[in-house]
Amino acid sequence: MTKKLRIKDIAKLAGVSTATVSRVLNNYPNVKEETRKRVLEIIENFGYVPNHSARSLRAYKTYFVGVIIPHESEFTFTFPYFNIFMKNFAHRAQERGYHVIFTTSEGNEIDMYKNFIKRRFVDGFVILDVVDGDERVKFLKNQVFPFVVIGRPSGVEDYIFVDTDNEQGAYRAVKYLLELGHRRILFVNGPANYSVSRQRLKGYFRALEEKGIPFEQYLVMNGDFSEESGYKLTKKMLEKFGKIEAVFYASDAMAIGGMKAFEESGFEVGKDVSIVGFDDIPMSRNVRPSLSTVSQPIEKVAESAADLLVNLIERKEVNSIILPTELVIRESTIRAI
Amino acid sequence: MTKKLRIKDIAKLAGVSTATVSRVLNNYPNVKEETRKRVLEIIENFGYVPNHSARSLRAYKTYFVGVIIPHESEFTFTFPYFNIFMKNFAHRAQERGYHVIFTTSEGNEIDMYKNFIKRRFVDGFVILDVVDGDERVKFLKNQVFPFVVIGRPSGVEDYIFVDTDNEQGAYRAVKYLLELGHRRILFVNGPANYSVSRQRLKGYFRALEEKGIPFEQYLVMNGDFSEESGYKLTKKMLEKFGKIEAVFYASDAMAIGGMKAFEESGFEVGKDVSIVGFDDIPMSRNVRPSLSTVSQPIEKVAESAADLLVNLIERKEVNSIILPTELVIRESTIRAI
DNA sequence: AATAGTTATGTAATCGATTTCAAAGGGGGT
DNA sequence: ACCCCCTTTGAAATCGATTACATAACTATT
Repeated sequence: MTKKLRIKDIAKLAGVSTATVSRVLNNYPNVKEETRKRVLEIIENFGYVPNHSARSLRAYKTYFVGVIIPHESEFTFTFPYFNIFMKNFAHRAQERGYHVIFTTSEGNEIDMYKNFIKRRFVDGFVILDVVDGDERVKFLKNQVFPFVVIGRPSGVEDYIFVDTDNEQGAYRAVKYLLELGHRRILFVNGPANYSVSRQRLKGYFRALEEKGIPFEQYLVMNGDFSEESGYKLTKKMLEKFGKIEAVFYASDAMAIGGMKAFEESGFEVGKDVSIVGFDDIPMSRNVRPSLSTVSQPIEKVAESAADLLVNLIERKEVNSIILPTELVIRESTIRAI
Repeated sequence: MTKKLRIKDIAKLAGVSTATVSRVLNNYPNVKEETRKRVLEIIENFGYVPNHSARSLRAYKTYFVGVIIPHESEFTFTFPYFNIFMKNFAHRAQERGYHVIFTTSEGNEIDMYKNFIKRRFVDGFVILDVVDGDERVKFLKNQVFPFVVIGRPSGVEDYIFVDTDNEQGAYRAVKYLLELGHRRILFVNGPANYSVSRQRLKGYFRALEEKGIPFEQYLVMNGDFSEESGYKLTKKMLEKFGKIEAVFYASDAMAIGGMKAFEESGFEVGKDVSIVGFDDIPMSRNVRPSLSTVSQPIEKVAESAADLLVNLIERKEVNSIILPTELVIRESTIRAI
């Protein structure tokens, strides 16, 4: 039914040159209103849309942006909102005329980025799951290729990012535990080289400081955001300390792992011990007791990232964004006795 | 540092024509071994990769495949393995030389597909979250455009799909409940117009029939796979029946919603009542009691889908695939008293 | 040695848009 | 009527690959 139409065909039908049709397609101002109307009508009637490859080739623009994640990464767990992020990011990008190329990389990630750039697959990238001194950030910075970082790694400078206020989130969580009357608050943080870990540690520190409670290094440990690591570290702490008042976990997954450990040792979470997580994953509402946690506005993060990236590509003004987090109080926390 | 290289540059460096370089790039057999080697070496040394748009334009192939999901769809919940699917699908596709364009659609989905085809964005599609008589399937069938369906809708014919054995899965779950000694088994199915719902109903029916238990329409109801619908329908059933022996839910999410309802009404799941879910989402391991459920090999589904789609695009032989499910027994089921 | 048949390579056309450059058309000022 | 300037338009070059077609080089056959 639909024979493929070329710009030439539209030009002929409208009685103009291909140049004029192109000008109409790209909203150039220097086309007579009457001509524009006529061309648009033909385009509409015949349902013409320009061939994407031809356009990219000539205009040096692909209207694609890339999301590359390492295939091995247990991303799914360390960033459980991944699908919500993708959905909202893709949606906003699409509203702005861009589509998302999603892929996984194996082995040398940087090669993948190089390849994408050389082939001219995309006009820009989003970088997720970022660590301090991230190689990808350094590389793209060096290539002067547009990209937006989700998170705020140190060890690299001058990049555009979208982040949630991790410090503030941790601060609130710990402050809340202190207000409940707990004094010795353990902190199961994420990997030490993650920027989020550093930020959350800062928040933990600030809350303690504010209450005049001395910071003790041995109360802080590093997991990998996974449930298993939460379980293991909690087990270890229980062996070491015997009794525990309160724990702040840097992810809900770790907190849930911790709950299991407490349960196994005969402690009742939300009664004998208070725990707070981070992320507000759907599961946190469904565990028993339900988990008090720090909630992040993922949809907003995703949309902002798309907006910033497109602006960057189109050389508009851009400023990094830090979005607020929110403390959600559920059943896993209780006033100290 | 890296000046953009064109095929012309490589040709000049290797002392051959662009045609020969192209032949080497595309693994044509009719190139002298010696020449091939020389060209490959130059390509390697200079890190040349062909421009993607130029190649697509001329060769009429994009090496992209599309995944389009409705933005409104609570996909995340009805198909909780979405991220695992995406990861594995993208990975396998990439191994076969293809990349994934991911986007969401709003309003008229078919328009999105039309647009993608006309613009020549992609060489093929994966269709997820499919219903009986699915319009997308009909449309793509009609356009003779390559696509693979995840699931097995009726009301359309002759398409390539990857599916899990839903009937078998439901059959096993219900058979297991019967073996535990339960007689009146309620079934909270998915939406009636979903193909999976039909298949699972068949399995439910077959298990009852085998044991000579008459099928009762009023024991079957339709939710929408979401936790909330599981909760609501369970509440309703409790009002209607007072006491319930066993429930088979067509999704873990609904089962978890159901658990809440039982809990609220003072029934202990895994003691007073047996329930089985479907999907084996991560959460099913973490609820208390942990959920007995039917597990699906999502990674395999994703990989197979990628393989089939690429084969289809490359006009190799393809056959639809049905992958087996597995019953996972946990704590939410107990022998009838 | 002549002829036919392969194999290997090059020349030039082509894919379908955008963009450069030149020129036509139209209006206003003198 | 003439000149200038601005708006509008078209012809042709261009982006960087693939490919149809032509031809050169080499082998094998008689």
